[in-house]
Amino acid sequence: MIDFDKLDKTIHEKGRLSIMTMLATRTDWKFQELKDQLKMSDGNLITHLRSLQKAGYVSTKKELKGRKVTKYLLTRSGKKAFKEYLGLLELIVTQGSS
Amino acid sequence: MIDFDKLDKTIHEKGRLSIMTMLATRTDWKFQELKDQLKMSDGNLITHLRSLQKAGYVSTKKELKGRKVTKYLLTRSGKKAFKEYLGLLELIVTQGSS
DNA sequence: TGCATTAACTTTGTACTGCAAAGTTAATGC
DNA sequence: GCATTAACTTTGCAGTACAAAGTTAATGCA
Repeated sequence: MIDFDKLDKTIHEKGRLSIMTMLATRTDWKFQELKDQLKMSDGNLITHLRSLQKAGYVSTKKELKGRKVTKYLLTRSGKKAFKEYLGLLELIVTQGSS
Repeated sequence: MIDFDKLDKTIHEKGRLSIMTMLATRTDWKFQELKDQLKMSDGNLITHLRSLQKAGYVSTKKELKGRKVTKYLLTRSGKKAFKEYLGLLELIVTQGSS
């Protein structure tokens, strides 16, 4: 039996799951890019990003030159947590379609 | 880009996801069995089962003889919805680990 | 120099939902 | 008749997603 308690609640939410999935595909994403792709209000987006930062999964990189721009990226522990989360998803997929 | 809007909210919740996964592995489960396996309070369990029934994903089968026992099982549309949900999970796993 | 614009926030309010605990109902077995 | 058990219902709380509106600071242009 799969241990559903291990399912990371911070990641397992539609909004944050979509953010994590995007961050996993590229080294970094600008706030505006995330907003455009995910079609979230900026209030909602930043709140999710904050939760992920608070969990230590996401960090930021500010550009000093040019327009004010914030880039978001996965931390090492964010990558690890996401990998574990995906491991559980795989189990569910395997179990569920057997 | 994965369409996260398609992610079925009724299924994508820890409690109900665990129920659906269990129901997918066997033809039916008794209320007590689900409760024991998932370690939920019965109030919580029944609420999730009600949501799943309301969505048309789960139906019940009562035993007429012997002690009062209710069995829960996936409906055809429940199976279909779960299959689609798992399809999306697979996409996430593939995309996320690339 | 000043003004409009834009990015990246913060704050506020609402509506929903997971969850536990306690109470209810009906049937069984002693 | 009484205790026990399954399967609920009800209630209440706390947490959270989300939108909308307001804030701040920096840029680019007139």
